[in-house]
Amino acid sequence: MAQRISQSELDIMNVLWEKNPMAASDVVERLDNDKDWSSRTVKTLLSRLVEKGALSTEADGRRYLYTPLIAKETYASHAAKSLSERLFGGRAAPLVAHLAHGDGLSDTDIQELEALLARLKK
Amino acid sequence: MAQRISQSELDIMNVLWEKNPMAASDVVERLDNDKDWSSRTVKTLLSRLVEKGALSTEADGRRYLYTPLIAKETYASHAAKSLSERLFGGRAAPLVAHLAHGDGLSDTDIQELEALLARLKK
DNA sequence: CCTTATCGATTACAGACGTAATTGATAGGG
DNA sequence: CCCTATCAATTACGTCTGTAATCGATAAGG
Repeated sequence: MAQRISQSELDIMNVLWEKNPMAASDVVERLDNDKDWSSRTVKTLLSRLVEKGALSTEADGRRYLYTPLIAKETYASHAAKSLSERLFGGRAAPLVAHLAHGDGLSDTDIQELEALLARLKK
Repeated sequence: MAQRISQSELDIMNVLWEKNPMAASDVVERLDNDKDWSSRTVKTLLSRLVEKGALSTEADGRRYLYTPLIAKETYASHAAKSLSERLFGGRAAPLVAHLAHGDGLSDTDIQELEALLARLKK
């Protein structure tokens, strides 16, 4: 389960994680600024995500409303862990170090991280 | 440049990041425990990486020696940043939080991170 | 009612990817 | 010198991905 979600598919998931359920046309509209995709393309991506079990559909008249079946948190955990495993044998620190390299970390991030670490130490 | 490196290709890169230059047969041998790939497959992946400009070759008799052209650090930074961008608008803290979730962070990691943060704050 | 805009379903198609086999050259062992 | 093991190069082929177009049903507007 929790199949592989491709790059473009992830863009769709991000829209639906922000707000759901949504109809295909709403997703198209939401992406219109960022992506230069035809509505057909968005429909295709939605269908593939349904096939993969990443989205559920609910009929609403003659259209569908889409809702994520995978939480963003679940996906993020999985992706972050998989990346750190593939690159650093699962250790997280080097990954964060690389985020830091090149403005990856804002002051806010640093503060959030300190808070996070404080919590983890308890 | 710094083309997209696929999952399987990344396994090859990891071997060469550990030690280089190496001949194809050495890479095959190094992977033999972990991966159930035929030597043909490894050769193909090496060729594709050369095509993509991720590896350089150097003739050694009738075989080639392969060396990474992209540093692991560069790749890791890029990958980590891209992930955090795609998921959290570039903020790093949520990513680390997700690594923490589910034993992603060892005590050692936490200490390393604290040291890192201390350095960043200066 | 008939036309049109729209929906989901089906089909398309090139390039990337995973996983290899075949081919032609050649070095090294007998 | 010739056979065999090995190398790089070339070719293969099914699946996934990005990016759509076409088709058939239908709701909504006139």
